[in-house]
Amino acid sequence: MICHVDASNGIPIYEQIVRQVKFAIANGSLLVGEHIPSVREMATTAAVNVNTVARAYRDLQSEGILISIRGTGLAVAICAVEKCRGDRLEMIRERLRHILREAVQNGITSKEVQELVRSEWATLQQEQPP
Amino acid sequence: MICHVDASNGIPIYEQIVRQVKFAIANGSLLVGEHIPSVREMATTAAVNVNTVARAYRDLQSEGILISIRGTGLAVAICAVEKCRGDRLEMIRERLRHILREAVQNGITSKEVQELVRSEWATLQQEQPP
Amino acid sequence: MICHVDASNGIPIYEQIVRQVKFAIANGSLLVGEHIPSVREMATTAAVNVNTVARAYRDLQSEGILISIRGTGLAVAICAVEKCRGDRLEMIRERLRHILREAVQNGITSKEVQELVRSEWATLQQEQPP
Amino acid sequence: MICHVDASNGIPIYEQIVRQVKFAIANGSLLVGEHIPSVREMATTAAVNVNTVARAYRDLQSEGILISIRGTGLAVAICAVEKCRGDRLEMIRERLRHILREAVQNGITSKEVQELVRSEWATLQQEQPP
DNA sequence: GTGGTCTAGACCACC
DNA sequence: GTGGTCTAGACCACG
Repeated sequence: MICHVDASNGIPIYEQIVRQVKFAIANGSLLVGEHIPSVREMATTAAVNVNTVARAYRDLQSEGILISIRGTGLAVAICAVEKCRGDRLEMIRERLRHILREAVQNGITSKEVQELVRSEWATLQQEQPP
Repeated sequence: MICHVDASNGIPIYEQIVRQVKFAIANGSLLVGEHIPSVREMATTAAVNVNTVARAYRDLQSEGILISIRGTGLAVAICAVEKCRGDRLEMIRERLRHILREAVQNGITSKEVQELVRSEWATLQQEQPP
Repeated sequence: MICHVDASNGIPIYEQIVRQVKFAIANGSLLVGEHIPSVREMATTAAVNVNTVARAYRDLQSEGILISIRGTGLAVAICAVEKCRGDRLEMIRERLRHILREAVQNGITSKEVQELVRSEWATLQQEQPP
Repeated sequence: MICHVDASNGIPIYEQIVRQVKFAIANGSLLVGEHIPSVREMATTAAVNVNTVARAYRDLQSEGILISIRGTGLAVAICAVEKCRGDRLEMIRERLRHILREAVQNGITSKEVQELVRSEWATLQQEQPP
């Protein structure tokens, strides 16, 4: 698993990592067991500071997503899949709500928003054709 | 014009003010001329510190949205309306793009996104049916 | 006498007026007697606030350049010509010194400065061919 | 790098810092990379408040001269050297123009100006002959 | 009255 | 450790 962080988008790097790990678990690209890359490895592949990765993993542990196995590293908890899959849309929804609230408070119409979503979505699809 | 700031949503207060002023100009609720509330007035109505408002106004000046008339206050620049109107959807789009990118990179389907937008939008409409 | 003020160059308007009056007296375009335009007239021709002109005239009085004649307005003091003529170059020199100091402190060479002065002077000559 | 600010020369301290940083980059005494002193350090050596330095650095960021590396400090942008070097004489020229314009508008001759520059320059050279 | 500058000190997020 | 934000209060310049 490789995280792609964007250091200049305002979102804390550790949080970007946390979210991407959650998505990976929900997707099944990170399986229950010991598959999670070590702090150093993740730091290298994502080109960020080790402390930053450590911080992300710490948060994931306190959420019960990851569990520490002595001397072996961190593993995806058994209950993690269910939890992450449930949070999957919730994480997006949470942020979406803030934006839409700003829009509606400033007189943007429903039509304009739908058009925005449609055009942006189309652009992104082309960006990385799976 | 009254700004509604939310000190706990992570976005700096001065930036919230900047955005709301831009929206107000785009909407026409803030007209070209000398209509912009003084820093002290805005600070009072928004219940924030004077310096915070001053910071927002300063940023707006460096963007060319406001111009300072010595000893008189701040005026909406003539070119501001055009600029703000152009930025209106852009400001929303900018943030929308980040979210959608995260969604698409993590395997959310187009259908799911549309449903999210629809349901959230409906919720917000009810929130403040003016 | 008409003052040309530039509201956007950082120098206080009242100070621009003070300086231009002094230059006018030194040049002889403002003669000893009652020739100085009234506050209102000056404010109109220069398109500035009357208070601003009043402030400038007040400063000129306290320097002894202008004297108040009851019911008639302000007149150029007899000693003013001599004083203004003496200050003529001094006013320029004062500001020149600050710039040159910054230049020399930052490693600009004598040659570069002379070239700057030469080219700028040439540009200005063309700007308003007397 | 140590900034020498003069709190009593009318130019805002933060602007003095901005200009001196630009000169330092143009001179090469501030190299691309992470060499820029921290706000706290600069505040100490220049004997000004931390916020004042922060304000200067913020302006430099919005000009693209500095870039913020989260938790690490501020770095000189790669393009900064070119920009600062280009601005080097421009910053002097900008102020010089205002003075010369005043001079020419008030009948100072080319000869007088050159003599002023020459004598002031000579004086300054002696001031700090290192 | 207006905005602009500066200081002081607090708290937070990040690495 | 770093910068960023916010508050509070003071003083000044300008109109």
